[in-house]
Amino acid sequence: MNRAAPATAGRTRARKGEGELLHSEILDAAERLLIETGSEEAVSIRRIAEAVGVTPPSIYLHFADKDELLLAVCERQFGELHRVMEEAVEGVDDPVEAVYRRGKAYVRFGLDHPEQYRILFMRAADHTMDAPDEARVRDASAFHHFVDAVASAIDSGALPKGSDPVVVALELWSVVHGITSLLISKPMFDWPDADALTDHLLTAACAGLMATPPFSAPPTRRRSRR
Amino acid sequence: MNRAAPATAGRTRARKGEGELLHSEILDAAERLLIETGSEEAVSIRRIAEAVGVTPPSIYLHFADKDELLLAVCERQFGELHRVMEEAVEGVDDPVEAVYRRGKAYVRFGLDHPEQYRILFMRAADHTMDAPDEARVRDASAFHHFVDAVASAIDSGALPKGSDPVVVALELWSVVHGITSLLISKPMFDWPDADALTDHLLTAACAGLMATPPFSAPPTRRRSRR
DNA sequence: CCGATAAGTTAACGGCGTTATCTTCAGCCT
DNA sequence: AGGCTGAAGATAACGCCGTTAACTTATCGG
Repeated sequence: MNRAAPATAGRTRARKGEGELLHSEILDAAERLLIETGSEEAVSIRRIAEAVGVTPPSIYLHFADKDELLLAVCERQFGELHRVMEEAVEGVDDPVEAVYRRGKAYVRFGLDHPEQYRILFMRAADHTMDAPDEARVRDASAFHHFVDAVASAIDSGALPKGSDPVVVALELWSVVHGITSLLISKPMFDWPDADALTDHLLTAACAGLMATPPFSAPPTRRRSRR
Repeated sequence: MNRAAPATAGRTRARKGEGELLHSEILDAAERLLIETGSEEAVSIRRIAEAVGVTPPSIYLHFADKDELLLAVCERQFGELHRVMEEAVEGVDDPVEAVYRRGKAYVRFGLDHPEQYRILFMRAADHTMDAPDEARVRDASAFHHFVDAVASAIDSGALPKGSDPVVVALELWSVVHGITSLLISKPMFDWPDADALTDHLLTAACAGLMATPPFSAPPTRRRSRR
């Protein structure tokens, strides 16, 4: 509200020491707009610029385009999701309980920040594909933590010994992601309590995996995708 | 390509008998654009109008706005999904096998039509909330079929007797939806074969549900959402 | 002191969804 | 037959969007 006042022309800020300041200010504004409006479309470059107190083209001095900006917001949210999940397992020794807690924290995060969750996990593949590898690494790293947790659970005997932790992690992730995603996008049904539902499903999933021969990819072609 | 030529002004078609013709032509074009470009943003009113050979405002004689148009496309896709699922269980007597087939058909549909799937299941709640009830009814009806299938499986003893078919259906739906959604939006990981994965997960889920006491909502408040 | 560079600015382009207004014709009523 | 009505188009325009080009100015290294 204060900047961009001079009207004469040229600059207002950046006494050269500020450097990357605007960069994070833009991210803040974008994130705030996203949360306040709850809609990705409402987060426009022009609105963000206005919120920061700067003209739209200035944004492009810090981000290549809108996609990169939103991706950067995603990264932040990803960090936050990672944080709440780690926080949820703090001081928890039982590896199975840890997996449960992670799952519930994940679902809760999704329900608390639906729009961010949508951006994180419901975006077109293209957007994440040709983006800088950072995003993928970030994803992979968060996922890796979960794989570790699953591996511990396997070691503890709560999940079948012979199974591939990566596959099991993918499957459990599918389960939590499925609930989260449906709860977010289909509030029309009379969903039971999310936490209890997650608990029940994870319990069932773990029990089911125990009672089922470990997954092995069929001999013919892996990666069928199209 | 042929219409809109007269340049003089006024009309070109609609000799009064054609009535709802343009309506479905628009839907066809929208659907085609969606499939060809594989991106919701690329499907603009103006492009659709051009494809049909008509000016943009004409679209609004048949649809209130772009959302309603896309929703109508969704309805069609929903019908298609419903069709492939029914087709998948044709002649299948074993209720458990029927549930599996439905699940696999669902996942395959999602992978074959990712953009449509995204619109169907990854849209904001708002869009489906204030839309005409049709969409919800349609959703509910497709879901109802699945609930019936689950109920049969419960009757057959493949799923625990005391359990609520609706809850079980929701849970199984979560599972398939989770895989589908992750496979679509996170192709970065080395996913195993989708069909085999679905099979394994559904098997595990059913086995798990059998080995777990049926879900019962906690006594305190149902519908926690936020 | 003087260029170079960084970080803003203004102006503009093309595309979008949408609306207001006008035109033309098919079909009905008399 | 002749005129009215309403449906189904067209044209022109508004305001928003992402993005780019060209300009301006302050800061700093030499």
